[in-house]
Amino acid sequence: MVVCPPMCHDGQARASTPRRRVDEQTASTERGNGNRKPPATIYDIARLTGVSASTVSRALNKPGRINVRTERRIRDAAESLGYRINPMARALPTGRTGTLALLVSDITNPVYFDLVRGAERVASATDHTLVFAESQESAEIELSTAERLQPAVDGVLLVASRLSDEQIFELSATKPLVLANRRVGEIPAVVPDVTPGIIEALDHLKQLGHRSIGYLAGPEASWMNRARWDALFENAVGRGLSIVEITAAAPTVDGGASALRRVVASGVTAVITYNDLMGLGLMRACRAEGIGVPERLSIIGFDDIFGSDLTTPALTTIRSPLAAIGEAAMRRLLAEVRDDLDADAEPPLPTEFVLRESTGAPTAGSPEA
Amino acid sequence: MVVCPPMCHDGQARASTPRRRVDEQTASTERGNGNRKPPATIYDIARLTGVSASTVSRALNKPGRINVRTERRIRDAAESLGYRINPMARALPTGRTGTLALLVSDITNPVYFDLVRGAERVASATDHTLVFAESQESAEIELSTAERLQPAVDGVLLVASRLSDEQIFELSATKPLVLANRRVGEIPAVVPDVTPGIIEALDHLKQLGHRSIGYLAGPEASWMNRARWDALFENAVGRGLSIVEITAAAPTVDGGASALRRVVASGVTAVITYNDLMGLGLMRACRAEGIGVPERLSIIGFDDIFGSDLTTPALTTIRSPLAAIGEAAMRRLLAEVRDDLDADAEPPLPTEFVLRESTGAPTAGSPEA
DNA sequence: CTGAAAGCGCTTACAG
DNA sequence: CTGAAAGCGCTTACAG
Repeated sequence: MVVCPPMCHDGQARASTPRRRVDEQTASTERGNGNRKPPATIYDIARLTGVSASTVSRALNKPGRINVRTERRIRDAAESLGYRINPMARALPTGRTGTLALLVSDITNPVYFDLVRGAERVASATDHTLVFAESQESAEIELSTAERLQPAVDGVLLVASRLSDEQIFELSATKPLVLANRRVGEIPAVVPDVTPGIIEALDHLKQLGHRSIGYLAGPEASWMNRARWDALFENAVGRGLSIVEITAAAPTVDGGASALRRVVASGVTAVITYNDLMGLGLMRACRAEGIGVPERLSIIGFDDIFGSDLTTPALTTIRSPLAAIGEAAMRRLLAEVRDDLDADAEPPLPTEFVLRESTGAPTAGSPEA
Repeated sequence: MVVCPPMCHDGQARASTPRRRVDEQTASTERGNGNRKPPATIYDIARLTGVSASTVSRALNKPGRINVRTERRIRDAAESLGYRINPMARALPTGRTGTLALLVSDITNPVYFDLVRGAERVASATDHTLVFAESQESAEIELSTAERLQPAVDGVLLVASRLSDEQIFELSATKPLVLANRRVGEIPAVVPDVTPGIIEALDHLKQLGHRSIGYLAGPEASWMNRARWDALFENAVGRGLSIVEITAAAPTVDGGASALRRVVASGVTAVITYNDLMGLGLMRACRAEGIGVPERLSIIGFDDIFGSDLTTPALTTIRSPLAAIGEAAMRRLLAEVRDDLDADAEPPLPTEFVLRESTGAPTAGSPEA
């Protein structure tokens, strides 16, 4: 075991730090971290430039508030030392961590890709770090994860939260919190307007001659599922279309596939699915069963995820502005964090009907014909 | 403007903190954060239980090292105060942040989904927080992001890094760093073994009667692209198959689609693509051009991403054990962070051939026939 | 414009 | 088993 002599790292004692990190000796005898030089601090810069740490701090944080030449020297010294501020040390006195959390129910659900990317974009554009976790569709995991993350971040963004209203209220009492794809009381939320896309989809189906439509439902606990069903119901009835809600085991490809029998039994000629995953699954099951799409069954998905235009037939769908939702939600969260009372009102986020190949005129009979 | 009277938050002065946070008065007059109660600290627990903060710290961190009844009382008090440790405050004396960074080139690339999920799983299983960012296929962004993140994390995992070997060495001199899907010198890395899947694919094609195979290449800067080509080259030649590398504009669906003309011109009867995205794009272009898959062109993708089994025909592919790579890489990173010299050797991560519908016997002529 | 000092919320060697 | 004290690397009100 190599023992490090007392002064091997730092011959000059620091101005006001007579004792160095307690475990330094042992740490330096180990491999990985031991070989790495400890990062420079503002005290190193102070020593190098002959000013106080306070001045270094000011020079680096409030440009223009100190002597321009001193600032120059300090910046040069910082540069030459490869100085990077220690975010934890800054967070302590300021209470600001510079990081934001994003919680989704399922990382591998393609719906979130663009949303996450949108959020990440505005986070890094504003020099924030994004912390990222998934709840695996479990409210319990969602809650414990949010609680675990909260102390380390300035605010959290909950996407399609499965928590109860009360749990969400409690979380938002601790730190700034924003919701995406869900609405709870007055808590800041960013949700798309599902109606435009739904109206277009309904008009399209009606025009093709469909009279009886099914909605393959999403999770009970999903606010968005409710919102979609409500908009569908309301607008179908007004158009003289009959609409029926069909339950599915899960909002996944397999969940959609396994719902085919119930869809067929319902006698509808067209079905709108809670999301594209289910629509894709339904299509796959139709193919396996020899049910032609769209000849015998028209299918419309929701979201327009990656892959929905790659199938045969390509999936007709109602697109959600996912990236825009992610961006808007993140901006909203930043406004909350900054206590920015009059954040710019965000523009509405309408859904949009995307016509592809999985819809067509109904044949005379129902799908089992 | 509502001004908060001096003692409105905290009537009892703290044992050893005569002065409270400097900006408290102003902060408390604002909205958002102003309404939130400041989180409890170990001093609150100490006061409540009549012990010192040191004892509270020990009780919470080294169970069993203090009086069992005292520990109980402290835990109860912590619970009743809703205490959560402040990770920034802990990080300062210990130098451990409890967070790990994950950098990918493109968040929306489905290849990373399972890898990211695997990494997230082991991070949260070991009570670590995952910080997440994308470099948008730019080495410059990758570098600045890594540098920005480093001070805030205990280690970073670079997935399919586009940096130069030197840049990677430099980064790893600062903090623990692990590579996934790339190898650079002795830097800890987790890469799959591409050979088994490639051999199976080649044998399959040979058996079908193909003699001339194309490889639709990925990005120049991609280590994995090189690895795949090398394994392909080596094993094709040994089997008496001719193989040719065909360049593509980008490793995306569109990049694959726009390469069709070059593929056709090459005269190969089967093509293996750098990734599934390109395979999917190529298939889409074939459909648009009326080129039958697999009758006139066999296509094999790489990775087995979401959606590759949803197309018609379903894409035959070489699967990478993405989730396992993410998990292994994260475990490796944790071992680095802990200076764990003898981390368990991870098992090999072989690729695997997945036969679906996009491969078949070649017709007499080449695809343009 | 600049410095000395106190404090952010923890941890831990040291000394009972 | 427990406490007093010092320190982690910053920020900022206060006083020149």
